Amino acid sequence: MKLPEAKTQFINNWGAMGTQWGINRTMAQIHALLLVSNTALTQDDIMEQLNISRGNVNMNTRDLVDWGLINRVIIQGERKEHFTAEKDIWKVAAHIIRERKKRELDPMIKLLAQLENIDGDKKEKETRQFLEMIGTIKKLGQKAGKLLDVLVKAEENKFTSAVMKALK
Amino acid sequence: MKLPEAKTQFINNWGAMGTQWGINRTMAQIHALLLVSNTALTQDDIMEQLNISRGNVNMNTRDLVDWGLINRVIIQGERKEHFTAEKDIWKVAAHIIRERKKRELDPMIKLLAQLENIDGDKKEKETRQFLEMIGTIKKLGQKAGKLLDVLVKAEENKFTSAVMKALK
DNA sequence: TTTTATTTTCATTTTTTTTTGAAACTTCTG
DNA sequence: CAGAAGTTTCAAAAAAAAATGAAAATAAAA
Repeated sequence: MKLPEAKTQFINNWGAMGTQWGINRTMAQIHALLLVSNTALTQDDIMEQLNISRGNVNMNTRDLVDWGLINRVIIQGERKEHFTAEKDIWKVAAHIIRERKKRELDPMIKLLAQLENIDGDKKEKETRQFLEMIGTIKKLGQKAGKLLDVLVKAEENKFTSAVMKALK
Repeated sequence: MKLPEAKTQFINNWGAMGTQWGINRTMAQIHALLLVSNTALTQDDIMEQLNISRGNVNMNTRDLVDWGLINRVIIQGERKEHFTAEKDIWKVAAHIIRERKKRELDPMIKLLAQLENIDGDKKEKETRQFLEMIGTIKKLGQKAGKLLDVLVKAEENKFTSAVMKALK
Protein backbone atom coordinates (compact mmCIF):
# COMPACT_ATOMS: atom_id res chain seq x y z
CA MET A 1 0.00 0.00 0.00
CA LYS A 2 1.16 3.47 -0.90
CA LEU A 3 1.10 6.46 1.41
CA PRO A 4 -1.88 8.27 -0.13
CA GLU A 5 -3.97 5.13 -0.04
CA ALA A 6 -2.99 4.52 3.55
CA LYS A 7 -4.07 8.02 4.46
CA THR A 8 -7.42 7.52 2.77
CA GLN A 9 -7.89 4.22 4.56
CA PHE A 10 -7.13 5.86 7.83
CA ILE A 11 -9.54 8.71 7.20
CA ASN A 12 -12.38 6.46 6.17
CA ASN A 13 -11.97 4.04 9.01
CA TRP A 14 -11.64 6.81 11.54
CA GLY A 15 -14.92 8.12 10.17
CA ALA A 16 -16.62 4.74 10.46
CA MET A 17 -15.34 4.30 13.99
CA GLY A 18 -16.67 7.73 14.84
CA THR A 19 -20.24 6.83 13.88
CA GLN A 20 -20.14 3.86 16.22
CA TRP A 21 -19.33 6.25 19.02
CA GLY A 22 -21.99 8.79 18.29
CA ILE A 23 -19.71 11.17 16.41
CA ASN A 24 -20.72 12.12 12.95
CA ARG A 25 -18.78 10.57 10.14
CA THR A 26 -17.67 13.81 8.53
CA MET A 27 -16.45 15.34 11.74
CA ALA A 28 -14.31 12.32 12.44
CA GLN A 29 -13.01 12.34 8.88
CA ILE A 30 -12.04 15.98 8.99
CA HIS A 31 -10.22 15.33 12.22
CA ALA A 32 -8.42 12.35 10.71
CA LEU A 33 -7.53 14.31 7.59
CA LEU A 34 -5.96 17.05 9.64
CA LEU A 35 -4.16 14.54 11.82
CA VAL A 36 -2.31 13.03 8.89
CA SER A 37 -1.80 16.25 7.02
CA ASN A 38 1.58 17.90 7.42
CA THR A 39 0.29 21.31 6.41
CA ALA A 40 -2.57 23.45 7.64
CA LEU A 41 -5.65 23.17 5.41
CA THR A 42 -8.30 25.64 4.31
CA GLN A 43 -12.04 25.05 4.00
CA ASP A 44 -11.51 24.56 0.29
CA ASP A 45 -8.77 22.00 0.81
CA ILE A 46 -11.01 19.98 3.10
CA MET A 47 -14.00 20.28 0.76
CA GLU A 48 -11.91 18.97 -2.08
CA GLN A 49 -10.17 16.16 -0.25
CA LEU A 50 -13.31 14.76 1.37
CA ASN A 51 -15.78 15.76 -1.34
CA ILE A 52 -18.11 17.58 0.96
CA SER A 53 -19.88 20.91 0.84
CA ARG A 54 -18.67 24.18 2.24
CA GLY A 55 -21.46 24.36 4.79
CA ASN A 56 -20.63 20.91 6.05
CA VAL A 57 -16.96 21.76 6.45
CA ASN A 58 -17.81 24.96 8.21
CA MET A 59 -20.17 23.36 10.73
CA ASN A 60 -17.92 20.47 11.55
CA THR A 61 -14.74 22.48 11.84
CA ARG A 62 -16.60 24.76 14.22
CA ASP A 63 -17.56 21.80 16.36
CA LEU A 64 -14.06 20.40 16.29
CA VAL A 65 -12.69 23.74 17.40
CA ASP A 66 -15.26 23.74 20.23
CA TRP A 67 -14.08 20.30 21.26
CA GLY A 68 -10.53 21.63 21.29
CA LEU A 69 -9.38 19.06 18.77
CA ILE A 70 -8.38 21.40 15.95
CA ASN A 71 -7.26 25.00 15.74
CA ARG A 72 -7.73 27.92 13.44
CA VAL A 73 -4.33 29.19 12.47
CA ILE A 74 -3.35 32.36 10.72
CA ILE A 75 -0.78 32.08 8.03
CA GLN A 76 1.26 35.14 7.13
CA GLY A 77 0.14 36.63 3.88
CA GLU A 78 -2.72 34.18 3.37
CA ARG A 79 -6.25 35.48 3.39
CA LYS A 80 -8.12 32.26 4.07
CA GLU A 81 -8.17 30.72 7.49
CA HIS A 82 -6.38 27.45 7.98
CA PHE A 83 -6.92 24.53 10.31
CA THR A 84 -4.52 22.18 12.03
CA ALA A 85 -5.14 19.29 14.36
CA GLU A 86 -3.54 18.91 17.72
CA LYS A 87 -0.97 16.26 16.84
CA ASP A 88 -0.21 15.05 20.32
CA ILE A 89 -2.54 12.07 20.49
CA TRP A 90 -2.40 11.85 24.25
CA LYS A 91 -3.58 15.40 24.48
CA VAL A 92 -6.32 14.63 22.00
CA ALA A 93 -7.47 11.70 24.09
CA ALA A 94 -7.40 13.83 27.21
CA HIS A 95 -9.49 16.49 25.49
CA ILE A 96 -12.09 14.03 24.35
CA ILE A 97 -12.31 12.37 27.73
CA ARG A 98 -12.63 15.68 29.52
CA GLU A 99 -15.34 16.95 27.21
CA ARG A 100 -17.45 13.84 27.11
CA LYS A 101 -17.22 13.45 30.84
CA LYS A 102 -18.35 17.02 31.35
CA ARG A 103 -21.17 16.84 28.83
CA GLU A 104 -22.46 13.34 29.49
CA LEU A 105 -21.21 11.58 32.58
CA ASP A 106 -21.50 14.47 35.02
CA PRO A 107 -25.10 15.34 34.10
CA MET A 108 -26.08 11.69 34.33
CA ILE A 109 -24.68 11.45 37.84
CA LYS A 110 -26.56 14.58 38.76
CA LEU A 111 -29.79 13.06 37.50
CA LEU A 112 -29.21 9.86 39.44
CA ALA A 113 -28.68 11.90 42.59
CA GLN A 114 -32.06 13.51 42.00
CA LEU A 115 -33.74 10.18 41.48
CA GLU A 116 -32.49 9.11 44.89
CA ASN A 117 -34.80 11.72 46.35
CA ILE A 118 -38.08 9.98 45.64
CA ASP A 119 -40.72 10.24 48.28
CA GLY A 120 -42.00 6.85 49.14
CA ASP A 121 -41.82 4.26 51.82
CA LYS A 122 -38.24 3.09 51.96
CA LYS A 123 -39.48 0.03 53.73
CA GLU A 124 -41.23 -1.07 50.59
CA LYS A 125 -39.31 -3.64 48.64
CA GLU A 126 -39.82 -2.04 45.26
CA THR A 127 -38.58 1.32 46.49
CA ARG A 128 -35.57 -0.21 48.17
CA GLN A 129 -34.63 -2.12 45.06
CA PHE A 130 -34.93 0.95 42.88
CA LEU A 131 -32.83 3.03 45.23
CA GLU A 132 -30.18 0.38 45.37
CA MET A 133 -30.00 0.13 41.59
CA ILE A 134 -29.76 3.89 41.18
CA GLY A 135 -27.22 4.13 43.96
CA THR A 136 -24.99 1.47 42.47
CA ILE A 137 -25.07 3.04 39.04
CA LYS A 138 -24.25 6.40 40.55
CA LYS A 139 -21.34 4.90 42.42
CA LEU A 140 -20.02 3.26 39.27
CA GLY A 141 -20.36 6.54 37.43
CA GLN A 142 -18.50 8.41 40.12
CA LYS A 143 -15.74 5.87 40.18
CA ALA A 144 -15.40 5.96 36.41
CA GLY A 145 -15.35 9.73 36.61
CA LYS A 146 -12.53 9.68 39.10
CA LEU A 147 -10.56 7.28 36.99
CA LEU A 148 -10.99 9.53 33.97
CA ASP A 149 -9.91 12.54 36.00
CA VAL A 150 -6.73 10.80 36.98
CA LEU A 151 -5.98 9.80 33.43
CA VAL A 152 -6.57 13.31 32.24
CA LYS A 153 -5.09 15.40 35.01
CA ALA A 154 -1.77 13.70 34.71
CA GLU A 155 0.33 15.81 32.38
CA GLU A 156 1.08 14.67 28.85
CA ASN A 157 3.29 11.62 29.07
CA LYS A 158 2.21 10.99 32.62
CA PHE A 159 -0.93 9.74 30.93
CA THR A 160 1.10 6.69 30.12
CA SER A 161 2.41 6.29 33.60
CA ALA A 162 -1.07 6.59 35.10
CA VAL A 163 -2.23 3.82 32.84
CA MET A 164 0.86 1.80 33.55
CA LYS A 165 0.25 1.99 37.25
CA ALA A 166 -3.19 0.56 36.72
CA LEU A 167 -1.63 -2.34 34.87
CA LYS A 168 0.63 -3.40 37.71
CA MET B 1 -41.16 12.62 42.85
CA LYS B 2 -42.96 9.33 43.10
CA LEU B 3 -41.46 5.97 42.29
CA PRO B 4 -43.18 5.36 38.95
CA GLU B 5 -42.20 8.81 37.72
CA ALA B 6 -38.64 8.24 38.84
CA LYS B 7 -38.54 4.99 36.90
CA THR B 8 -39.83 6.70 33.79
CA GLN B 9 -37.26 9.45 34.17
CA PHE B 10 -34.53 6.90 34.50
CA ILE B 11 -35.68 4.98 31.45
CA ASN B 12 -35.94 8.05 29.26
CA ASN B 13 -32.62 9.50 30.29
CA TRP B 14 -30.87 6.19 29.92
CA GLY B 15 -32.27 6.11 26.40
CA ALA B 16 -31.09 9.62 25.62
CA MET B 17 -27.65 8.83 26.99
CA GLY B 18 -27.55 5.74 24.81
CA THR B 19 -28.02 7.72 21.60
CA GLN B 20 -25.03 9.87 22.47
CA TRP B 21 -22.97 6.74 22.65
CA GLY B 22 -24.11 5.19 19.40
CA ILE B 23 -26.68 2.89 20.98
CA ASN B 24 -30.21 3.14 19.77
CA ARG B 25 -32.68 4.79 22.05
CA THR B 26 -35.08 1.88 22.29
CA MET B 27 -32.43 -0.66 23.08
CA ALA B 28 -31.17 1.48 25.92
CA GLN B 29 -34.70 2.03 27.16
CA ILE B 30 -35.53 -1.65 27.18
CA HIS B 31 -32.38 -2.30 29.11
CA ALA B 32 -33.26 0.43 31.60
CA LEU B 33 -36.80 -0.84 31.95
CA LEU B 34 -35.60 -4.31 32.79
CA LEU B 35 -32.99 -2.93 35.17
CA VAL B 36 -35.59 -1.24 37.34
CA SER B 37 -38.22 -3.91 37.00
CA ASN B 38 -38.46 -6.39 39.84
CA THR B 39 -40.17 -9.00 37.72
CA ALA B 40 -39.31 -10.61 34.43
CA LEU B 41 -41.19 -9.04 31.51
CA THR B 42 -42.65 -10.41 28.29
CA GLN B 43 -42.55 -8.87 24.83
CA ASP B 44 -46.07 -7.60 25.45
CA ASP B 45 -45.13 -6.00 28.75
CA ILE B 46 -42.28 -4.15 27.11
CA MET B 47 -44.40 -3.10 24.14
CA GLU B 48 -46.97 -1.69 26.47
CA GLN B 49 -44.67 0.07 28.88
CA LEU B 50 -42.55 1.72 26.22
CA ASN B 51 -45.22 2.09 23.55
CA ILE B 52 -43.27 0.38 20.83
CA SER B 53 -44.06 -2.29 18.29
CA ARG B 54 -43.60 -5.99 18.64
CA GLY B 55 -40.96 -6.12 15.92
CA ASN B 56 -38.98 -3.43 17.59
CA VAL B 57 -39.03 -5.20 20.93
CA ASN B 58 -38.04 -8.44 19.31
CA MET B 59 -35.05 -7.00 17.45
CA ASN B 60 -33.73 -5.05 20.37
CA THR B 61 -34.15 -7.79 22.94
CA ARG B 62 -32.29 -10.07 20.58
CA ASP B 63 -29.41 -7.59 20.39
CA LEU B 64 -29.39 -7.12 24.15
CA VAL B 65 -29.21 -10.86 24.63
CA ASP B 66 -26.30 -10.95 22.17
CA TRP B 67 -24.57 -8.28 24.19
CA GLY B 68 -25.10 -10.39 27.28
CA LEU B 69 -27.00 -7.63 29.03
CA ILE B 70 -30.34 -9.35 29.39
CA ASN B 71 -31.50 -12.95 29.56
CA ARG B 72 -34.40 -15.00 28.35
CA VAL B 73 -35.90 -16.77 31.31
CA ILE B 74 -38.44 -19.52 31.46
CA ILE B 75 -41.17 -19.20 34.01
CA GLN B 76 -42.95 -22.32 35.19
CA GLY B 77 -46.40 -22.59 33.73
CA GLU B 78 -46.06 -19.50 31.56
CA ARG B 79 -46.12 -19.89 27.82
CA LYS B 80 -44.51 -16.59 26.81
CA GLU B 81 -40.84 -16.02 27.20
CA HIS B 82 -39.69 -13.50 29.75
CA PHE B 83 -36.68 -11.23 29.97
CA THR B 84 -34.62 -10.06 32.89
CA ALA B 85 -31.62 -7.78 33.04
CA GLU B 86 -28.39 -8.66 34.70
CA LYS B 87 -28.77 -6.58 37.85
CA ASP B 88 -25.15 -6.51 38.92
CA ILE B 89 -24.12 -3.19 37.42
CA TRP B 90 -20.42 -3.98 37.64
CA LYS B 91 -20.97 -7.06 35.58
CA VAL B 92 -23.01 -5.03 33.12
CA ALA B 93 -20.19 -2.54 32.77
CA ALA B 94 -17.70 -5.34 32.30
CA HIS B 95 -19.87 -6.89 29.59
CA ILE B 96 -20.20 -3.66 27.70
CA ILE B 97 -16.51 -2.91 27.93
CA ARG B 98 -15.57 -6.38 26.78
CA GLU B 99 -17.93 -6.34 23.82
CA ARG B 100 -17.14 -2.88 22.57
CA LYS B 101 -13.45 -3.51 22.90
CA LYS B 102 -13.74 -6.70 20.91
CA ARG B 103 -15.95 -5.21 18.21
CA GLU B 104 -14.37 -1.80 17.86
CA LEU B 105 -11.03 -1.24 19.51
CA ASP B 106 -9.35 -4.49 18.53
CA PRO B 107 -10.21 -4.22 14.82
CA MET B 108 -9.04 -0.62 14.79
CA ILE B 109 -5.67 -1.62 16.22
CA LYS B 110 -5.42 -4.33 13.63
CA LEU B 111 -6.05 -1.80 10.89
CA LEU B 112 -3.43 0.55 12.25
CA ALA B 113 -0.91 -2.27 12.27
CA GLN B 114 -1.65 -2.83 8.59
CA LEU B 115 -1.23 0.83 7.80
CA GLU B 116 2.24 0.67 9.30
CA ASN B 117 3.20 -1.59 6.41
CA ILE B 118 3.13 1.02 3.70
CA ASP B 119 5.80 0.73 1.05
CA GLY B 120 7.56 4.01 0.68
CA ASP B 121 10.80 5.69 1.49
CA LYS B 122 10.98 5.89 5.25
CA LYS B 123 13.50 8.65 4.87
CA GLU B 124 10.85 10.87 3.43
CA LYS B 125 9.47 13.31 5.93
CA GLU B 126 5.83 12.78 5.02
CA THR B 127 6.11 9.03 5.37
CA ARG B 128 7.90 9.30 8.68
CA GLN B 129 5.31 11.66 10.06
CA PHE B 130 2.47 9.41 8.99
CA LEU B 131 4.08 6.36 10.51
CA GLU B 132 4.70 8.18 13.74
CA MET B 133 1.09 9.31 13.96
CA ILE B 134 -0.24 5.84 13.24
CA GLY B 135 2.21 4.30 15.65
CA THR B 136 1.26 6.63 18.47
CA ILE B 137 -2.43 6.05 17.98
CA LYS B 138 -1.85 2.33 17.94
CA LYS B 139 0.13 2.57 21.15
CA LEU B 140 -2.62 4.57 22.80
CA GLY B 141 -5.16 2.05 21.64
CA GLN B 142 -3.15 -0.82 23.00
CA LYS B 143 -2.67 0.87 26.31
CA ALA B 144 -6.36 1.64 26.57
CA GLY B 145 -7.08 -1.96 25.68
CA LYS B 146 -4.85 -3.23 28.44
CA LEU B 147 -6.44 -0.93 30.95
CA LEU B 148 -9.87 -2.17 29.94
CA ASP B 149 -8.72 -5.76 30.22
CA VAL B 150 -7.57 -5.16 33.76
CA LEU B 151 -10.82 -3.52 34.72
CA VAL B 152 -12.78 -6.36 33.23
CA LYS B 153 -10.73 -9.37 34.16
CA ALA B 154 -10.86 -8.49 37.79
CA GLU B 155 -13.79 -10.38 39.25
CA GLU B 156 -16.96 -8.59 40.28
CA ASN B 157 -16.16 -6.35 43.19
CA LYS B 158 -12.49 -6.36 42.30
CA PHE B 159 -13.58 -3.99 39.57
CA THR B 160 -13.75 -1.44 42.29
CA SER B 161 -10.37 -2.27 43.65
CA ALA B 162 -8.78 -2.11 40.22
CA VAL B 163 -10.19 1.34 39.78
CA MET B 164 -9.15 2.30 43.27
CA LYS B 165 -5.58 1.27 42.58
CA ALA B 166 -5.53 3.55 39.60
CA LEU B 167 -6.65 6.38 41.82
CA LYS B 168 -3.72 6.13 44.17
C1' DT C 1 -52.93 -33.64 13.07
C1' DT C 2 -55.19 -29.33 13.50
C1' DT C 3 -55.66 -25.35 15.99
C1' DT C 4 -53.94 -21.73 18.64
C1' DA C 5 -50.41 -19.01 20.83
C1' DT C 6 -46.06 -16.92 20.34
C1' DT C 7 -41.99 -15.32 18.03
C1' DT C 8 -39.41 -13.80 14.06
C1' DT C 9 -38.65 -11.61 9.79
C1' DC C 10 -38.39 -7.96 6.66
C1' DA C 11 -40.42 -4.73 3.03
C1' DT C 12 -42.29 -0.47 3.84
C1' DT C 13 -42.93 3.79 6.44
C1' DT C 14 -41.50 7.10 9.66
C1' DT C 15 -38.24 9.64 12.10
C1' DT C 16 -33.84 11.45 12.83
C1' DT C 17 -29.53 12.93 11.32
C1' DT C 18 -26.60 14.77 8.05
C1' DT C 19 -25.56 17.35 3.94
C1' DT C 20 -26.23 20.73 0.55
C1' DG C 21 -26.03 25.17 -1.54
C1' DA C 22 -27.36 29.63 -2.17
C1' DA C 23 -28.17 33.91 0.27
C1' DA C 24 -26.65 36.81 3.95
C1' DC C 25 -23.08 38.37 6.39
C1' DT C 26 -18.33 39.78 7.48
C1' DT C 27 -13.78 41.16 6.50
C1' DC C 28 -10.27 42.75 3.81
C1' DT C 29 -8.25 45.68 -0.10
C1' DG C 30 -7.54 49.14 -3.26
C1' DC D 1 -16.48 53.62 0.13
C1' DA D 2 -17.21 49.78 -3.51
C1' DG D 3 -16.01 45.50 -4.75
C1' DA D 4 -13.87 41.15 -3.99
C1' DA D 5 -12.78 37.32 -1.05
C1' DG D 6 -14.01 34.55 2.55
C1' DT D 7 -17.18 32.74 6.10
C1' DT D 8 -21.50 31.59 8.22
C1' DT D 9 -26.26 30.42 8.36
C1' DC D 10 -30.17 27.74 7.70
C1' DA D 11 -34.27 26.09 4.98
C1' DA D 12 -34.71 22.38 2.08
C1' DA D 13 -33.03 17.91 0.20
C1' DA D 14 -30.86 13.61 0.80
C1' DA D 15 -29.28 9.88 3.34
C1' DA D 16 -29.18 6.92 7.19
C1' DA D 17 -31.21 4.79 11.05
C1' DA D 18 -35.00 3.11 13.50
C1' DA D 19 -39.80 1.55 13.91
C1' DT D 20 -43.92 -0.53 12.21
C1' DG D 21 -46.99 -4.22 11.32
C1' DA D 22 -48.61 -7.89 8.86
C1' DA D 23 -47.25 -12.23 6.98
C1' DA D 24 -44.39 -16.26 7.71
C1' DA D 25 -42.35 -19.37 10.75
C1' DT D 26 -42.15 -21.89 14.90
C1' DA D 27 -43.71 -24.12 18.99
C1' DA D 28 -47.08 -25.75 22.12
C1' DA D 29 -51.80 -27.63 23.07
C1' DA D 30 -55.80 -29.93 22.02
